[in-house]
Amino acid sequence: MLSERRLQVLRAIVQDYVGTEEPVGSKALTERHNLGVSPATVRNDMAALEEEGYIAQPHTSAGRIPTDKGYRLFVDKLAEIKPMSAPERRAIQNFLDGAVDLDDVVARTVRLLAQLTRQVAVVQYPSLTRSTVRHVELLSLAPARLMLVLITDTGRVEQRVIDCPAPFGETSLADLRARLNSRIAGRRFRDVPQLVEDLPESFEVDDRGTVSTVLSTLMETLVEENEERLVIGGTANLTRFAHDFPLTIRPVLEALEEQVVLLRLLGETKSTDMTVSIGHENAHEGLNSTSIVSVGYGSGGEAVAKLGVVGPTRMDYPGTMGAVRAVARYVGQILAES
Amino acid sequence: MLSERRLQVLRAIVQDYVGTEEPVGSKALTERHNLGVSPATVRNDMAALEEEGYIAQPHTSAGRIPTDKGYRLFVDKLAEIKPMSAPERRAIQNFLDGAVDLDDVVARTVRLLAQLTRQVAVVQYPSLTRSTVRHVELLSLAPARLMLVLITDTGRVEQRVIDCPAPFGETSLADLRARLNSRIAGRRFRDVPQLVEDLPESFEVDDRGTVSTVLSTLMETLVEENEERLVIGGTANLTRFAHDFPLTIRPVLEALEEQVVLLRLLGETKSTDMTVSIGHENAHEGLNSTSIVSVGYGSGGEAVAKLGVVGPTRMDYPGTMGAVRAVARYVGQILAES
DNA sequence: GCTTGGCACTCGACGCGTAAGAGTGCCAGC
DNA sequence: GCTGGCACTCTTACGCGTCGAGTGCCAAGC
Repeated sequence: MLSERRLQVLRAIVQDYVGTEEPVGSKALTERHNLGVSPATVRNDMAALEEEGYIAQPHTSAGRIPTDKGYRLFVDKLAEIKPMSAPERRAIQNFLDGAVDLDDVVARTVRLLAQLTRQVAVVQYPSLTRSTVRHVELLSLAPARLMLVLITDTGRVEQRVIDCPAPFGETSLADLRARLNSRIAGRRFRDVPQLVEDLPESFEVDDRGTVSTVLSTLMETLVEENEERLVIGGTANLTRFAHDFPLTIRPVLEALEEQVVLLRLLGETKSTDMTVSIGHENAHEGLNSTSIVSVGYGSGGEAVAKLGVVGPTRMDYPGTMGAVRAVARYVGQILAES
Repeated sequence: MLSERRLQVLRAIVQDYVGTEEPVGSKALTERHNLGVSPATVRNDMAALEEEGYIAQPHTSAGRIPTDKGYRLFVDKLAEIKPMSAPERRAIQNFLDGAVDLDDVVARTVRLLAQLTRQVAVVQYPSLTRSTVRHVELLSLAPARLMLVLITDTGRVEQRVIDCPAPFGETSLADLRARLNSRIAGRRFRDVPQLVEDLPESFEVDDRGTVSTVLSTLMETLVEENEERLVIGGTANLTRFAHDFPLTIRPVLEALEEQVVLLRLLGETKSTDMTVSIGHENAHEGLNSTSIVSVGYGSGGEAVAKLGVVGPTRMDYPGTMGAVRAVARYVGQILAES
């Protein structure tokens, strides 16, 4: 177990390193934080911290920098989430209140997060499986061609064109539309399959093929994978810390374009808790020198999707966590209102 | 006027510089291209080309590199668009054929363009004003709350929630829906305003307020500005040429996130012609060392939106132009089919 | 008059050795 | 257990000489 002072030394190292982006030495530490001890003592503590793997030196005679393990301890035990100031909160609310539709909410959120944290922001569209159906609309495009439109409680709209196995009359169409809505409107997506299971049977034999096709298209639309779109912003912020990582920026950009990778990272926990994933804790190799701060957000108490930021492991964790939490809360409010 | 050989020298300089990314000297030129003259002669030609502003040297005693003016001449007079090979064309078609909806088409297009050109790809969503209405749907969410869904011939769907000034009955709703569709289905967006101008008058006094609100929301939805969304991909390719421009990558990323800027750049010409904008020809300062190759695409003969790539001025123009043109053609086909 | 070979010159890239400086580890004393 | 002192290590910066690519110019040749 580390003594209280050694933890303070670790905290000071993290804070200074995040601020200066340079390895921090014992002398500088005692000057900038009044630890009440001399540099020599701090050196002893540093040696112990290094022994335990919390800090490391880039080369023999340089200052120390925190390791992933060091950041982990800092985040878990030493840091407190920094709340947003009142003006900041007002700015967030004002900015998000101007949104006109879901796309706009997401677009604004991503901009906001990127600006507040000065890092790369990632926002996942509200997931369908945890949402409810507001309405299903069926339109006839041609005798054997339909369009299915699905509207969710979060304001999202999905549409699919369906080629029917046989022509489908207007009366049958109206019938199907009405029955479908009466069964699933207001219900959760995940409950839909069993609610419509027996629907084809109640139609004329000629129409059953089309009804089945419509239903299976509907199911496909519900499948999470297709729906978990992401929006990314603030990639220009990557260049802020690229001067010592001119080579690191590429894998990060590549990873950011691999939506699958990001989704897995965001989706690891399904709760609303804030998650911080540091350096090598990220499964994806390209993100080994970045940290991801993410949190669930949603219109009720329940999370429907995640948002977060991707930045260097050397980031301002308290500030970033505060910004991410605040944005998630306000987005949740906006979604609940609309 | 420049002699034929001098133009050949310029062409050779552009080709070599694009290939090697290094200033090209007179000796190397005569070795790699059989110009039939000695290095000394080439030097004279180079001096003339430099005098005219087509090439420049980074410092005394280095090879020459093309200037923006040099690239301009190359693109206008010396280069021929390089057609895609048959296997490449097949690959493009296969890749795009797998798309399930408009979002998917756009997403795939952007990936494809980025891969083919190894540069940053930009694809604009089909613009509404040049599209036609396939269907308008009105749904009742609550007694005084409607949802308007607009479906375009390119498969795009837009929705808006409308708060009505007064409750609106189901019969009135069905009436409005039917009349609206009979008037504007199949018509161009730009013609819609005058087609529905007198619609409120034909409704009961109590309902007119709501009808007007619905119509004005519909108009808003048609306004181009809201609709010109862009999708960007392949930003990781920026790092390929960042080694000598570690400082240039940031303004480019910033410009790419400023959709307004990009839209203006793409939108300068409204035709289907291929446009190449080189270096300082770009109004936006951050893009002064990049070139933009763009072209209109659309489901018939008419362009409904643009797509293109952003890369260093030192790019393979013939190849890039070939890829952009080919992709635009195939996307147009896909849109026409669906 | 255009082309060519020769030649002196310029200037960045590279390698190397030195000096400076920051920071450490260890030890003896309090 | 803390502190000051000291020798040691290693990186970084700087200066300097060399090397080589490439140029511009000039006089000679076709």
